Amino acid sequence: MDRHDLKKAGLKATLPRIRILNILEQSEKRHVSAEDVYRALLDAGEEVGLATVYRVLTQFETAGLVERHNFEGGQAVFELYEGKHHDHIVCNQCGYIEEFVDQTIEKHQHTVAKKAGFDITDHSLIIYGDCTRAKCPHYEG
Amino acid sequence: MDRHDLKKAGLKATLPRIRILNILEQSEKRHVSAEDVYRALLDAGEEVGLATVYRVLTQFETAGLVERHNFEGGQAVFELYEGKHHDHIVCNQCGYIEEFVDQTIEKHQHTVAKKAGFDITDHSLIIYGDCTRAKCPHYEG
DNA sequence: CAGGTAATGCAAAAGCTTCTCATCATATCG
DNA sequence: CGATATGATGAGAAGCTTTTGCATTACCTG
Repeated sequence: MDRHDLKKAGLKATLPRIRILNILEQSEKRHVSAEDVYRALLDAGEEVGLATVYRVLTQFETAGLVERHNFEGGQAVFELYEGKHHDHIVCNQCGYIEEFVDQTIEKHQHTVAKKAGFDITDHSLIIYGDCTRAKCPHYEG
Repeated sequence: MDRHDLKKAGLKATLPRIRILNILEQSEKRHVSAEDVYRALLDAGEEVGLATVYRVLTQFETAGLVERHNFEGGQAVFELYEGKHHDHIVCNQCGYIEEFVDQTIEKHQHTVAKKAGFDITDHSLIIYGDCTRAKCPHYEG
């Protein structure tokens, strides 16, 4: 992703936008909050205002470059959108996030919506649980 | 629900708690925000602080009397818990909410969690769409 | 009904996000 | 390639929802 992709998305290729795009691509965590992005920029010695981070992430969302998710905890997180829809399973203990797709669930959501008389536009499915990774602070493997 | 149910839930039967319980039961809308509850109390001429409404709703949630949902829009909504789990389908246009349960979806969530190595504790499934009720401001029946 | 403990109300604060507005960078056109 | 108009940025203030601190008040027990 570079200034080209920004223009294709209808956005001027400004320095802050390019930097934020880079952060999103290079981040170790795939799902980051606006604050995470802001800190990463500071750590990289790049001066970008927090307000700009929020603005740009919202523009990216509108342009379809990123997705915003509202997991529990009040803070929105963003991830690069790479063309393939997926849902999330989140660890209550360590915040670890895994992505998944289940075709049966997807199909049944459409059935449910139709039955209820809704034209489905979107959905949000988040499973919460305790992961069993050795890294997890709660895991007593 | 009355003072008895509060005590069973381990909560002192105070006036504010009883009043809030009443609001939740008598509300036309099943899903209400803290602000909604606060306004309803004021409209009923009952003086309860907003902070108390937030505190009590959180206690009710902990006690299992209500469920909290974070739909889009940033404001949490609460509904009385009546023993039966369900998910929600929300109209983008008018905010109308319908409840549903789909056993296949429920089952597959557990499968997904197991495959990912998670002990599932909870989940949040919200379908967004446009409803086709005559009341809906967007509906062009 | 008196006393201890817990709940309330108010106001202040906290956390996240958006807005305002003066300044600055970008794309365009000459 | 440089001037210009347009749109983006930064800093701080403001907005909204929710939480907290603390003095006062209400509830339950005996």
